[in-house]
Amino acid sequence: MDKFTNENNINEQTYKDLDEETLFVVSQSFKALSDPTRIRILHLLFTKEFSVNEIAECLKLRQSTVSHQLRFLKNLRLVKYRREGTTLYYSHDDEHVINMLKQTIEHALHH
Amino acid sequence: MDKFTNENNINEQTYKDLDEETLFVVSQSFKALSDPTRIRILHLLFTKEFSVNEIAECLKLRQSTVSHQLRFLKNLRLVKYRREGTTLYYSHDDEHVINMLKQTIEHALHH
DNA sequence: TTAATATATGAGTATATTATCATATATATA
DNA sequence: TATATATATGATAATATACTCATATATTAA
Repeated sequence: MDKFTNENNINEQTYKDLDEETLFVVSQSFKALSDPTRIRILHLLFTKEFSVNEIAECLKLRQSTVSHQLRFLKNLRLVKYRREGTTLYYSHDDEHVINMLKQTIEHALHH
Repeated sequence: MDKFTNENNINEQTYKDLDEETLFVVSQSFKALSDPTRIRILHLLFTKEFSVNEIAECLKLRQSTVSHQLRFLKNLRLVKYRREGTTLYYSHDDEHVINMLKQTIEHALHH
């Protein structure tokens, strides 16, 4: 087919699907915010940094549960930490994602 | 304990956890956007409405896969449809969520 | 070096999610 | 009414996820 005779191409809509990497990054970002435990952890970190044990205490979660979820969030670079002795203080590290979470919580609270 | 003698309450931080319903609504909203197939469907619907079969064709998905995912999205009121004969045309139905998806795709594409 | 404390990790289990097949339902038309 | 077409649904199987326990690692102080 050439462009002069292919009538079917006139007004043809060619849809450009999302590429695989974008799809992966986007889905992972939202997956991070799709779990109640991770939401609670990130929500706690809205105000200030907390150690792993403090998070566990505040939210009534096992230390290992918190640690596993923090690893998940750290892999996605949604949280970071600083060390002080044996204690690691975690804080949030992605303005875009944190803002989405804040907005959606507000949205949920007022609807 | 009363408020005059409880020294421990001085400067105590009382953290208010998210209530269960908010947690559920927020996690469900993000869960909708955490799956590559649902992202592709919603992304396709950015521009205009599509029938179930058109979505399946465009995205190379089975009709039943599309139908199941549309039900999921419809339950969360993220899509709506109008009927024309036996054909159902689906379109997006939640500006807030769609905007989050658009923003996050942009964010992913430019980083 | 030993003990104490904070955190991370591996394995196992329970549950949730997704895609698929087969089939049911609904609408339009002959 | 019978048929064709579009969509929905139920059951199943494969995979992914989240929590828990037990234990490993890392840091500090005695």
